[in-house]
Amino acid sequence: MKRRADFLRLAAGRRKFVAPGLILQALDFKAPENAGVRIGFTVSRKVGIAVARNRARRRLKAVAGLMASHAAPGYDYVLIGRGGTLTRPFADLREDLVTALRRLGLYREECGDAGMGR
RNA sequence: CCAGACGGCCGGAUGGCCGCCUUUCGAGGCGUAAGCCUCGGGGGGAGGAAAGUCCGGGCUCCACGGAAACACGGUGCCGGGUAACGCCCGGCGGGGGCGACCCCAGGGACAGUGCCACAGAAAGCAAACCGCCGGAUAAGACCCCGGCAAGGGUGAAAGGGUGCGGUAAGAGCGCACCGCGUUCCCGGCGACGGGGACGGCACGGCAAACCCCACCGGGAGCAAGACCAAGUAGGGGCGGCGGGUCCUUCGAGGGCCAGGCGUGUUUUCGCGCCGCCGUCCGGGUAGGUCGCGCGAGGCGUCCGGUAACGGGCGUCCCAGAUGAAUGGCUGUCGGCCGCCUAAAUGCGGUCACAGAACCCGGCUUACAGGCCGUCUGGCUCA
Repeated sequence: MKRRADFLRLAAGRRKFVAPGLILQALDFKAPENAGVRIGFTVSRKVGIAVARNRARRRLKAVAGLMASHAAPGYDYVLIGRGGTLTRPFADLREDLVTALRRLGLYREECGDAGMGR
């Protein structure tokens, strides 16, 4: 997801979960015929200097790439980096994402070839 | 071997699994085409500071009669380098260090105006607080008259400094050296240096106070700027230009024709739309493409130059993202620190500063650890 307008729409949706390593926002983009998911990433300056922000975003992207097939299709997702994104062990970071999906009721067992956007 | 000075360089290495951006080739699919999509192979993919955004340029747009003047800002010893610079190199002057070497300032104070706090008697024209000396007096007297500026004290700075002579005490009063000023000669492209003669001190400091002089500078920046798409209300102001005719309140306000554009296969014909350009205001837009990387380019080598740097030849093509690729996880090795220890081994911890955003040349600032070279002082051995 690359448009600022999309990010603002998700932020207004108020459906989110805060985990130690990340924050997940989700929103049904109301297009059932398009059965993919779209993912966006946000890392603010609170996390640190540019090098730290880049690393946080890349870890989030890696985690999202592993878990995208478990996300309910037809939704937009935004992963927000926090301070813990840098220091949390990778396995824990992945569990954070699973937990966040479950708590938002959007976790699915492997649902095959769900298209994955960015 | 110890201590130190200067210059240059590196800034983890190597595998595994899974990915990203870009480019190129091949195959397949879609498409009239431009091209797009999928799969596979190959190439490339963060820094020495990419940082701060402090200077200098390229490039783009705007303004402009070549230009000059004024204002404002900047620079300021000399010579050289460079596209240019406030940068770099080599020198000059002052200071520090035994030394290698380091640090500092740099046009003008007889063009003018101004300032010099506190302290001190006195802060720019000379003057005399404590004093010193002589006279007078009975007196080596605190008063009076006269001479002096060496000593003391204040200060960032007190009208040359040191020494000798001289004197009642003193004083460039005289002399020597140093400083200063004028002048001449010599060396140097020059900043400047060396030497001689004369003068006898007259000419204090601050220009990061105003100022004067010389030189440089038009403004804004890649969200520059160009194009496409979408969309708003083909809105309004001003200026210039614009074929005929009619109406007219004499205003390009309106009608018709001509003309232009689009369209129906083409002509006839029909339908629809329309003054043109510039500029400003208002309103709308943050989607895409270009700009966008062959360059004051990298590497090697030779030549010229003390050097900065310049030239010749050969060779290479070497990031191009745009909610923004250049990575995620992990194995082995390595560096550093600590612990048991004499050491090895082992165990634990840790691995700097920091992420391109139009591009170059500099400056400044941050930085774990390490490498190389040249030189200085000291100790020891031969």
